Amino acid sequence: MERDKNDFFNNVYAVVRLVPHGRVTSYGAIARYLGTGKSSRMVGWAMNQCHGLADPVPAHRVVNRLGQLTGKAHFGGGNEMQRLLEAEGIVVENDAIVAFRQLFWDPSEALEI
DNA sequence: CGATTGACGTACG
DNA sequence: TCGTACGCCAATC
Repeated sequence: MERDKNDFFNNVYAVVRLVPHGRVTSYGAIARYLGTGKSSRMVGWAMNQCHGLADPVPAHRVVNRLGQLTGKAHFGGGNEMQRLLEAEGIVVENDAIVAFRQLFWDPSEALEI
């Protein structure tokens, strides 16, 4: 099969959309699940392009491994990302997700590899 | 066309 | 334990 890098981006969007409501995941988790491992940066790059997609990608559910809303600046420059997370019942404090480890959703685990 | 940046993560000192 | 360096790959300057 031809796994183009374009598919990688598409795969990232697919995984992010699979994130359950009220759950969050990390860039590295997705990258690892896709097999890219260290290419976690590309996941963030994919999120950057997700704004132009017709279907809304819950990028607000994707944070870094520390649970910090590192990409909140790309949600309109406001606290929109935090607001979206709180709307799902996720407690966000100081631009960081509380009990992140508890809310963490690992695709490798959820999809059972 | 070459150098730099970027929504990260891991490795090494 | 904390701090710094590197890798990754694509897009932008």
